[in-house]
Amino acid sequence: MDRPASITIGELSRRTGCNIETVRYYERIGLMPSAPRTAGRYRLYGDAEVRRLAFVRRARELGFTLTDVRTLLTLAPGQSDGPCAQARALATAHLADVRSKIADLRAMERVLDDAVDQCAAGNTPNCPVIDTLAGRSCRSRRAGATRRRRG
Amino acid sequence: MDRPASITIGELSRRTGCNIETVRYYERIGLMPSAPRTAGRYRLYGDAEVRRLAFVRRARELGFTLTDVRTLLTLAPGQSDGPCAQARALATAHLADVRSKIADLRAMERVLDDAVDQCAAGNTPNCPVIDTLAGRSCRSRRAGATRRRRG
DNA sequence: CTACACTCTGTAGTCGCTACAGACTCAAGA
DNA sequence: TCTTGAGTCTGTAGCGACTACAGAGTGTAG
Repeated sequence: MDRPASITIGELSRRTGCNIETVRYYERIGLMPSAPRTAGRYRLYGDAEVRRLAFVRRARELGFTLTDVRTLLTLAPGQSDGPCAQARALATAHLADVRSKIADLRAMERVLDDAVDQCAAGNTPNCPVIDTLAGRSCRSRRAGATRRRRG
Repeated sequence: MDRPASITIGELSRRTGCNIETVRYYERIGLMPSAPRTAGRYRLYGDAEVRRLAFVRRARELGFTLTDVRTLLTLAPGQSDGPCAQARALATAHLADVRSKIADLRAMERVLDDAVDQCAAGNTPNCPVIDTLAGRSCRSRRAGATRRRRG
């Protein structure tokens, strides 16, 4: 099905959106196989490598670590029950991680938004942003605070 | 107001929640001043340093980069209008960054959640998690999809 | 034959810590 | 006074996931 390897690293990069330095990096750390070379030592790739790299890239876009990606790659070919359960476990753990990061960022967002709002209002003697960082912020915004909701 | 420097690095660490190695790191990169030493070369700190480090730590908890923190530190003492505007600008830019990260993570969350859900349902021939990564996922979940909402 | 884009290797830098190793210091108890 | 044990010192290397060169070689179209 696959034609012989004939895709240069630049073309591979274009097709997957993964930059050239990164492809070489992935080869160095063993995430991509060492590609066969031309007489002039240029790497050549086939469709299988394009698919593999695209897989890696999508996994990275979803935030999986390279360690996870390595595991996911071994689970990809066989589609029996064991691998599926393992893939699900990895994805579930990662999902929990993503959610925890979201929660952290939302907490930051709230504090920053409050500080910026108060700062913009300009009716405080000191800078509310600085005060927040200095730990002397009046963070009691609950009482009578009108929640702006836009978007 | 401040008593003479008499706080060890361990005590400073305890008071700020910032670990010792990190304090030394901050000194090395010039974020904290080089502390005066005892005869035996132990660092000694005063209340001002405790406050400064606490400031740094809170800024870091809010996700500011060390470069931002450096700037924020210069804005802290004076509380005139200029610095306040600058602090607000920094905080606003950072807030945008935080929001963009949240959006990215939410996109990841959606895709992962879908894949894990389908995988758990177990009525697909192939593993939905792997299929998602391989780019052959049936991501048309909008039609007739019931949005679970918990929490 | 030349010009120019492409690719090669190897190394070092990024960010914000964290983790040692191996030596030294300090305060309290025997 | 001596010892013990906790604390601290410096310096360097490692983490993850790339990214950015320098300086050399290669491939190809005009």
